[in-house]
Amino acid sequence: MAEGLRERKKRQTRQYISDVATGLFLERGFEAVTVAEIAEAANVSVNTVYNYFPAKEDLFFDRSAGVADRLARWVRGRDVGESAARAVLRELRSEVEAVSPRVGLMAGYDRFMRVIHEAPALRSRLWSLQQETHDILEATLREETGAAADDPLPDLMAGQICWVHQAVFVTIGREMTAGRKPAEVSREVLVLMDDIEDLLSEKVLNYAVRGGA
Amino acid sequence: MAEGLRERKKRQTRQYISDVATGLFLERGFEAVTVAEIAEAANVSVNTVYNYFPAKEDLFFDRSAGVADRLARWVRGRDVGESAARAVLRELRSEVEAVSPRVGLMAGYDRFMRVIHEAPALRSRLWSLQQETHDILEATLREETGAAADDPLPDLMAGQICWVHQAVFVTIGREMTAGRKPAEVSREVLVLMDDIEDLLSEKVLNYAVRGGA
DNA sequence: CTGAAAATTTGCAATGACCCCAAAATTTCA
DNA sequence: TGAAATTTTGGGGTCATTGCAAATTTTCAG
Repeated sequence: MAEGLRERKKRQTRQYISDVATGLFLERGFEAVTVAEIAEAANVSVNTVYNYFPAKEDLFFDRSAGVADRLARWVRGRDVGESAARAVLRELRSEVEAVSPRVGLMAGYDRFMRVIHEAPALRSRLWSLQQETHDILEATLREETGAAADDPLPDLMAGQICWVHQAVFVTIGREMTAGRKPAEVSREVLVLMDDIEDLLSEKVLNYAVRGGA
Repeated sequence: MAEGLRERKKRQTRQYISDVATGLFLERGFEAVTVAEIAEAANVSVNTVYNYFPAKEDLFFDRSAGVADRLARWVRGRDVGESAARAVLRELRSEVEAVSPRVGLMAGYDRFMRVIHEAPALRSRLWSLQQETHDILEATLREETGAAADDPLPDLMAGQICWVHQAVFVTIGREMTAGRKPAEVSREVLVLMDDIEDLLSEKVLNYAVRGGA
């Protein structure tokens, strides 16, 4: 009994509510499903739903936890002699080349995107995630480079790197929504990434190079 | 009677409601003011408010109409031999140097920013505006360069240019909120803009150069 | 100037997200 | 096993937003 029954039950309940909700959303759209319906379908009271999730949108993005610090993790894990931007490009290419569901290259992702596209509340939540990604990345760059608190570069660099990430994701989302096959989109996005890298200046591509071991 | 009494009255009513609302928001914050209060303060029914404004946020951003196509206008108006990005940098520098209220360099802008900062609904509306700015700019770049519909460059270039714009605005917002004087912020942002230009690649800086007359 | 047509404003009633509180059910642990 | 801690629930609001039909105002032809 490394963990009480209570903890386990809570996790289960939370997961179940989120799953039920996501299912309903994918089926009928975000706005068409009320929280009351979700609660009923999950055999739980509305108040319990709000007990676990601060807002309706959180029911949809529950799975996406940990996405916000992905860029920062990639940067922290960059190779010796590799810059922040190049690490992100490398990891991103690797995911895209592998046709990874982590970057949306999977059957059914179009439905996911469509639900988001049709619900302003979800789109705005995505922007929040982008913002969070930026802030975490900026903080990471500050730590990694030891930049002064008033140095504007980490902010700017985080902006450029997030832009790369965003451009890739938006394209994947658009193409998948257009009904393309994951493998097709993968190939196309790899080409796009070359264009993107071409648009980055040397300053960006060489920022925060990890010193030799 | 180039215009009926009815039209004039409608415009006045709309303006009055928006003014009253903005005043209340600046005084007490966006969420603390209810639409019912606004309606009452404007001697109008709640339904009339919704008759003019689709949502509460629109009451706050009513003045900001026409901001979304500013970048596109600057690009369209670029000089012969000047690229899109350079035109935006030039216009932006000019506004900042002039300590123009159009870019938030004015006393009282901090209060405006604070209201936005504290209301998620307003922040999300700002992101919408950014998105709109991007889309308009992308369309403009497509027209101006005659790029093919499947050419990804206008999208990417619009992204880079919007990033410049956004970086400048975020900085102005942050510094003004921190209580700095407009003139001070102006000087600081001009320095920042040099950093920003330094981070742009030649490809970006030379995209969509206007051909000779 | 006048009365009906057109447009606007308003009142009323709902819906749905979300919050607060106190009672009821469940789990923990001495 | 029973009191303490924690969760769940029910009931009762607030507020944004919408739909609808009645009431009011404005326009305009005659």
